[in-house]
Amino acid sequence: MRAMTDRPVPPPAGSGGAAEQTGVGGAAGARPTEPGGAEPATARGEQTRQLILDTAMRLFRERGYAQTTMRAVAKEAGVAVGNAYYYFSSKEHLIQEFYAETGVEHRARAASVLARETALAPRLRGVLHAGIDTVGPSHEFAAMFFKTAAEPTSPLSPFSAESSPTREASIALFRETLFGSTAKVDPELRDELPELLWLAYLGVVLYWVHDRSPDQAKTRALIDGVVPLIDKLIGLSRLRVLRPVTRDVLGLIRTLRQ
Amino acid sequence: MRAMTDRPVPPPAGSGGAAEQTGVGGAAGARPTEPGGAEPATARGEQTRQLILDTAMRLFRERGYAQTTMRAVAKEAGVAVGNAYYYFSSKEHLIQEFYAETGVEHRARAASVLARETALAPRLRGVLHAGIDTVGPSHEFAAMFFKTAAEPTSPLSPFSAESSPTREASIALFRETLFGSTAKVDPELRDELPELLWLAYLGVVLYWVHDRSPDQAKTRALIDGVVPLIDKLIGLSRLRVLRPVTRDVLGLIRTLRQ
DNA sequence: CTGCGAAGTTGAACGTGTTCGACATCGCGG
DNA sequence: CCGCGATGTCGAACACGTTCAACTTCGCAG
Repeated sequence: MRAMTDRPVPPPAGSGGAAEQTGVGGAAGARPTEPGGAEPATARGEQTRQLILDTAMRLFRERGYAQTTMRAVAKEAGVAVGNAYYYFSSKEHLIQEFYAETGVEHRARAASVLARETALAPRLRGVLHAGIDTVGPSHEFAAMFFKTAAEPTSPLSPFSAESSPTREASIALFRETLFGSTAKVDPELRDELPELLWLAYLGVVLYWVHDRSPDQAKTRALIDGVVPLIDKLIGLSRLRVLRPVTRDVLGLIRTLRQ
Repeated sequence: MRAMTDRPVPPPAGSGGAAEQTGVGGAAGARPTEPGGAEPATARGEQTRQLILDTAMRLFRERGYAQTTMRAVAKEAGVAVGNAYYYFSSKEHLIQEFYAETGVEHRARAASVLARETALAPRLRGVLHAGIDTVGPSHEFAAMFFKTAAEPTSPLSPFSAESSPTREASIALFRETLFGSTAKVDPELRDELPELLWLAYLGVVLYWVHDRSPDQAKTRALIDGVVPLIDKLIGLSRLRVLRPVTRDVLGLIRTLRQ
């Protein structure tokens, strides 16, 4: 772990030799289509990519994100540092996979609740709890994830184009939560609501990240307390007296969406 | 900017010599009370600290946060890198000062509105707009500020103990906004509301950070759209029918506060 | 079989934030 | 006026994320 920057010789002229390498030639400047973070084109590539990803995930969980070095990931996976960057353009991009995996597991956990319940409130409550159940084990290291997520320019931001597939899948889950329920929703609200519910879910996760209570009990309390409110609010939105307000809110939301 | 890591000699045995240094002795292990980021004890110290801070702020605004090197700050200020770390324990801590300065200016800008208006809605609206006015010129570099602010463990988090003075001052501003108004508020809500308004302000800033519209027009729209809603909601909270709901919400909030 | 280009792999080098042990300066009691 | 401890200052050294040009491996067209 020492003497990594101590090197009297300016350019060592050749490359080192670790794994068996005996050939000679080859074209020099050949770069893959996407510079960094490319999908592998061969079976071997896919294997290496998965190996690096699994190793990284394991170390992240074992030591935490900040304590896990790219060098450690590479060493543990038995590859060179540069190789990791061939498949993942940055350390943060390794987390993107975690993000996606989390989404898949969230939907799997939510499925049983959605099959069982028909009323909106218990469905929503179940889906939100399923979300916390899913990310639960990764509480400490998820903080890092949300830190970069808060940065607007980051590709990891939940609002970024790069996160679009994961985001859309998550919104679709809330769409099913709503549309599969017996709840009667104002037609004007109907199309916007899934995204709003997803936004509320983001809020819950944001709270969860800051939640230091044992077993994240407070986040559970937040869900249990907020779901009835949302449920009531959705019901109220159909009242004739509140129509103007509903319309105002919807107009504002449409303006704000970027 | 090159050859910073090229150094054949392992340990140069002595320190370098830049500014006039001619003496000899002195105790070796003397460390200040707080390891990194200590308040200066002498006038000279205060001067150096301010110099470093001003230089850093200038460079942050000129080149942006990420593009501003600690080495650049030190060089521009005419001091050594280590000297900067004597007064500020990290690069991020330099932003803490920006945070505090922003709070002071926010209150100054808000004062005129608070002196003029008596109804809650225009007061709140004015204070929120004043906040965006204050932070407006730093839009790009404020993103970085909010990125670290989202991390729960960061001392820069608005919820952290280290941010307590700035946070309390900000909450006090919203207390004045509310209590100085003619609005009649549910007594139970009265004590909690300033903090809730501050929370709403955080939400506005969070939106602002992501707001890429020219002159942050959408954030302005958000404020103008949300203030009447908050105003109405506060008024409604006094209705007898809604008392149970109000009480539920307050109970939830008290539970969630950490 | 041969060679050639694409895909995959390597590790030294770079730039950056941060640490640390040595040194400098200053005020003050003796 | 001397020395001594607290405060301030220095910059090389360190660890880490990231880049890059060289090199290897592999599949396949000829």
